[in-house]
Amino acid sequence: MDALTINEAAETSGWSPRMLRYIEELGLVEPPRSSGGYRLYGPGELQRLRTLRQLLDRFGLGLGDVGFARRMQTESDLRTTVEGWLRSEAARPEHVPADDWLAWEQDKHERLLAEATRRDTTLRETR
Amino acid sequence: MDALTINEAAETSGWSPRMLRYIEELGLVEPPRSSGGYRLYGPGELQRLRTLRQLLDRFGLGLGDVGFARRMQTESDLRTTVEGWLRSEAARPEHVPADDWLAWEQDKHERLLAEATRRDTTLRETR
DNA sequence: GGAACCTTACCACGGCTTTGTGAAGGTTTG
DNA sequence: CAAACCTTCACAAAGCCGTGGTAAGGTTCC
Repeated sequence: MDALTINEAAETSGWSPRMLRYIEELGLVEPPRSSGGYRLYGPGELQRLRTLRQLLDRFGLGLGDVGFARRMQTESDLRTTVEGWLRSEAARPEHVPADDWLAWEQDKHERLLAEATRRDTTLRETR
Repeated sequence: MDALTINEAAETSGWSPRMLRYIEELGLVEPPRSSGGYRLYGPGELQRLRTLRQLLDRFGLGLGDVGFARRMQTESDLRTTVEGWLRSEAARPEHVPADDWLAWEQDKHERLLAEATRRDTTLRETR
């Protein structure tokens, strides 16, 4: 039993118990549960909680921002569409009819997705 | 003069003048200015405004979300740190000492930044 | 020059997010 | 088995976000 229950985890991580539950609700840190339903925070979860706090402080983010970043990683159509929109900031295509643009981006996304799926395998970043 | 002033742009884009200023404040659509300081919305800006609305509606986002996505594209240290944190969600490195992880990510960032700076001669002074 | 437009800078409000607290009840463990 | 912990749920306060309005003043253009 080297796992901490929620109040212990709260003390060593700097978050309140309430916030630990909220963070779980956002899908940011989801500890496993005991057979009776208790949250069990292991070293990995505790570390993620501490670095999460540093991340937020250092860049002035909110939990919602990290949640959104997570959506961007998860929902590839979201990511490609948002990135497409941002890219149009610098070089915008005058020749694409206004109401077609989003549809066009989506088509592009589907092409990309089909391609990615076909070649499958991990798209993990190299580092 | 094929550029619209803010009220005209508001009418054809569906945003209120107030929101157009707000959107500019978030760095999402920044029209050029006339010599007297009037915002001038060209076809490109108008298109971006319309697609922005579609983007928000389709994925249920807020303007703040898109602003954050933009920061992620702009600030490479933000991006790498957030992505690093998210990556630790699935496979967390038990072997990395807790307090070293963020520092490690930051070091990585500084290496990247140094590289970028070295090859970009026109950056303003850092302080 | 004057009408009609634009600028920035505030204050304000309704709604959603964040966070706390308490109630009612189940789990762990000495 | 009892003390101390945990669970979920709900209510509530504080704060932020999106949005409107208005005031004081500058720009455009007929």
